Amino acid sequence: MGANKIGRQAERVYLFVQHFGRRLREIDADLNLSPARFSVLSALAFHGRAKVGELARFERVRLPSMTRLVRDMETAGLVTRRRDRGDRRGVIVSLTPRGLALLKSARQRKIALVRKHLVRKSASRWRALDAALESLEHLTRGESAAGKEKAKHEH
Amino acid sequence: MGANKIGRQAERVYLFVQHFGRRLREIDADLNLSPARFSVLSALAFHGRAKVGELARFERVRLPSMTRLVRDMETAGLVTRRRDRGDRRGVIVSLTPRGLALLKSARQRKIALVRKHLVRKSASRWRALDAALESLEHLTRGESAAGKEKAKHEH
DNA sequence: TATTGTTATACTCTATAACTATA
DNA sequence: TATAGTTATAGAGTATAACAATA
Repeated sequence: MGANKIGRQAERVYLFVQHFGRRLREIDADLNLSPARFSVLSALAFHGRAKVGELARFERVRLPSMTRLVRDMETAGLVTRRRDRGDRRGVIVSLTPRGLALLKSARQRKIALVRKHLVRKSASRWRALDAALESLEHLTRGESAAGKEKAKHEH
Repeated sequence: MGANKIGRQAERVYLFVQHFGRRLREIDADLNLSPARFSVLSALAFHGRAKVGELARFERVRLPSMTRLVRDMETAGLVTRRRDRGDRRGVIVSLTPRGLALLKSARQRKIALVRKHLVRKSASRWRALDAALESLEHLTRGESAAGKEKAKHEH
């Protein structure tokens, strides 16, 4: 396999992700869901309730940033906060039904968008996509760019 | 093909894009390149020089937002601005060598990241990825979520 | 003392409204 | 008048520094 050919394929992959990622964020925006809030909702859906500090680590932002984000999301009715009884320094954040519903609605719209394009595909295209996803999904599992451990929980 | 099976595959696609998109933005962040600035640099590399209003339309932000973004990018040495001689109301924005170099450096890091994962793939995996990209790239060409025409120029 | 979270303050990117200059 | 852009101002999300409460 020529080195150039691999480079071109690599470029196609990242450009696709960049372009389609934009479309996905537009879906969130249509639901009045900012990237930051979407990400916190996803983290809570994946991990269950979490403390403010845990969310800050998952999302790789500083504690004061997460304090504010979570406070505003509480005001918007997307999450609740309560003191941790075990360690009373901690504050435990949970999804509200409304937060969960919003997240599900974003998820459904995204699935619908992709699905619309998949239904017409031939069986061979289908198998190819399956094999390709198998390969590509490894890209999301290695370490992150800066050696941090960015959450992989955006469900 | 079962409807459920299509739905699961659709979910894999959008989750991959969401997760890997995050990794790609971390690369930009490491280069001290915000998503907004990255996107303007990409637009300029793709379209050549552009007026402030054109950039605002490409990027789907309001004129005052683009005025400020471009002004700050000029301060940072990434772009230049000059009066349009033909229509003296207009302001033409161009990439500086430094802006172009920054964009190229982001591009190279992204290609390198994907490439690292592709070099070890078998020939059959390779063909599958090729076919899958062919299908998936159509996802970035349809209409945008809100029926606007978001730029597809992030090269 | 160390940890968890908040408050105070500032910077970036976004918006709307009001303004200037040019067509 | 209409268009291109800017300035003024405000809100969201990020950061650092200083503080409070608990372990």
